[in-house]
Amino acid sequence: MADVAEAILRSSAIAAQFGIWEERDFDAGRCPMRNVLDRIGDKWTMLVLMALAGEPRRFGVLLRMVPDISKRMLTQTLRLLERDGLVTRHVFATTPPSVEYRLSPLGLSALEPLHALAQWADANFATIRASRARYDDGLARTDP
Amino acid sequence: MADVAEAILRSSAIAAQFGIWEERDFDAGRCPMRNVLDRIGDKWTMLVLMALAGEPRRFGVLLRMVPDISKRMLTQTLRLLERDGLVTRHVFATTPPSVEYRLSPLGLSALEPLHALAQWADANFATIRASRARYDDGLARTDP
DNA sequence: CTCCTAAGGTCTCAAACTGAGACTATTGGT
DNA sequence: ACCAATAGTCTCAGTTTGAGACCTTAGGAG
Repeated sequence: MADVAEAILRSSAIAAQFGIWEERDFDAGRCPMRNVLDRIGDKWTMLVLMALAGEPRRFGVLLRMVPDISKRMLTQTLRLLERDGLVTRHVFATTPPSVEYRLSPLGLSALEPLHALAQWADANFATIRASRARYDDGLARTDP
Repeated sequence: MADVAEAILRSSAIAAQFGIWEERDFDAGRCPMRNVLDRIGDKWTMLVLMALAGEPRRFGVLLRMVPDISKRMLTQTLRLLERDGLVTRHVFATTPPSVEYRLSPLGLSALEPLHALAQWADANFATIRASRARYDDGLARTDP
């Protein structure tokens, strides 16, 4: 299929980009990969961004939407997203005050690559599960 | 710009997908998001996949390429990628034996969304850094 | 002989991070 | 006087990670 050829082309594009990053030296403050991917590629950030995709959400709603996240980590994730300018925070003076989080234009722009990743995950989940099962079987067999 | 309109469309697409995932219940074994994104979205996996983009690499080369990764985490990351079928491992009977890792077709197919993400990171790094600086200033000012 | 080196790991221990859940503040309702 | 609701914060225990010592195997140097 043409897919493979395309993948190889992409592959060299990525390799080239990696090379550029390498040259710029990987100093933690200067490398986009370490700064940006480390942040959005952590355990909860993608999930939170996706939970905010449809509409603004309140803290408590996010807490219920994102599976197994703790208050502590939700707070921290939202603070970092706010700091990076992907999310804005709005307090409403109700009692008790409620707080709404929404994606900024920058956050919105992050959805495109995230969506691509999510689709890939969805499309390949079955294959990956099968591979895991095969691998685990193989390991089990070499053991006794 | 049309970008915003597109982003909003994407936004609802993602929201819809999130909804589907929610319905399928978030049981850890069944949800593609938690299974796939949690894995490739961890601290090192993306970096390792990108390091493998251009050509197969040996363990030691990867260790030098991926900044600050430890042997321990490189081994673990590669094992998990192998288990998931994104990477294959080839041992050469030299002395001492050398080991080469290469992307499988599945791993190759993951490069596309990863590349999109990397480009996003690269394109928005400056903006994000500026936002961080602004945020940190603001916090510093409210403090004393 | 004996020692040194190479590659690709594993193992141990300390340090860093995370999760569970108790606790806080504010105010309207009963 | 007391309870409920929201959005956190705080503490402590448990988990994960990082740094670096150690292991294996065979060829080459001395």
